[in-house]
Amino acid sequence: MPKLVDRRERREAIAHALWRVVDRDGWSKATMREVAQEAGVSLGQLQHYFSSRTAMLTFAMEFDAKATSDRIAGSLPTLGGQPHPRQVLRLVLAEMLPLHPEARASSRLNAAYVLEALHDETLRNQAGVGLREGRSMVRELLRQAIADGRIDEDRDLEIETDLILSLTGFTPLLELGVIQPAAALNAIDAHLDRLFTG
Amino acid sequence: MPKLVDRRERREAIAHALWRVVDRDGWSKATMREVAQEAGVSLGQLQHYFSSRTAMLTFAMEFDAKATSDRIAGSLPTLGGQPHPRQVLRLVLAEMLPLHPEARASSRLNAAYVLEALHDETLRNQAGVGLREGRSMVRELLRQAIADGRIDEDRDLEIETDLILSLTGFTPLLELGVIQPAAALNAIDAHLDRLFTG
DNA sequence: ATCTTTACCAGTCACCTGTATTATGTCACT
DNA sequence: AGTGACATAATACAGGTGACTGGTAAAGAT
Repeated sequence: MPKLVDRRERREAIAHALWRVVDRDGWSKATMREVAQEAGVSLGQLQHYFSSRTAMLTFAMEFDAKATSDRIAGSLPTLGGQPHPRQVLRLVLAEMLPLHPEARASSRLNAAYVLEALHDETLRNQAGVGLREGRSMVRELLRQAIADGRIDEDRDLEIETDLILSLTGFTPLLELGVIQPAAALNAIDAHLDRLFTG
Repeated sequence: MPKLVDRRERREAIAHALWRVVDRDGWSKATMREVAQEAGVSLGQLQHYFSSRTAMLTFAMEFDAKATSDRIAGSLPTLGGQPHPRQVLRLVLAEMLPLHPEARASSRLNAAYVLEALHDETLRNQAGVGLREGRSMVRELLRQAIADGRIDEDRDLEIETDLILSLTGFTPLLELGVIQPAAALNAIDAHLDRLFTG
């Protein structure tokens, strides 16, 4: 065979190209040919690594989820050794909102994916699992903070979890320029200030 | 000419068909042919009323915006003569979240439209204006409530406005079944309870 | 040296898209 | 009666889509 190639690496390069196309031109422009061109490969080569468009999209979403969690994990050390959960939540939210180029691309990819998932059983389950995992993490963080007395213990865990997640609702406002990034962060800070005691 | 026809009525019937197709099958399936079939008209007839796909989409969005505000206006009397702004906000939010079939269809149409608008200057402006109007209404409601002493006067008007709007972030959680409608309403109530005094 | 597997590519297929064109009614008005 | 604006339909067109084909080349295994 030819110079044996790292399939995983190739696939990730293509997924990254898809990520760029969706960010720049939108989900509907993310065709096999367009992605192939963006990745600098031929259509045939792309099809060699992804047997169908759905397979490519599925892989790209996993790749994107990993990239986002890596970004968060990479920024966590910024907060020091034993970071306050308030700062952790602020960081997570800042990475989920379109506040900088990489987060924006992830946000757009996710939004398009969710929309597509609404009318496709398989995708819906996959997207649902991802969101559920995210919610569980936030919930666990809040549960611990309550146990540690950093949040008033008569706050309802489920409700507070959901309210944190709802802050991602700033996305369309930010994308359309209705509010500025600073305003979103101010609102997030205000909410977190009221949530945590002291 | 033939039986002279109410053009506005025809266009609204088509817009309503588009609305149904997007709700059921997704934005990408909302092609001219599909919408025509759903509306029970021929492709040629659809083209007679909308000279281009963009024109159809633009009209459909205006139609949808009006339908949503009509729904809200229609439910307002439920709250009695001088409704508490807390109840008004609750009602508005309930109509913007996918909590019942009509609101769900509107929500899906809006989401798809925003996504499309990100990469189209004209649409982006149009969508931005709509969102800005919505924000202004919420802001005015809160401003009045502060003036009336129903909200603590040291709350920041802009921040509270944005936090209310962010509650629409429940949409993807609801659509993918991560949370139940009751949970979303509980969270909304908790937020509003803390916002309003007494 | 031959075989088998992997990598890649140009071309083709059937299908679907928005739009444009053409034809044929239908009715009001002069 | 006929003329002209409107309503509706059927069809054609050019472009783009995902998927598939056969073929060529490279390199490890036998």
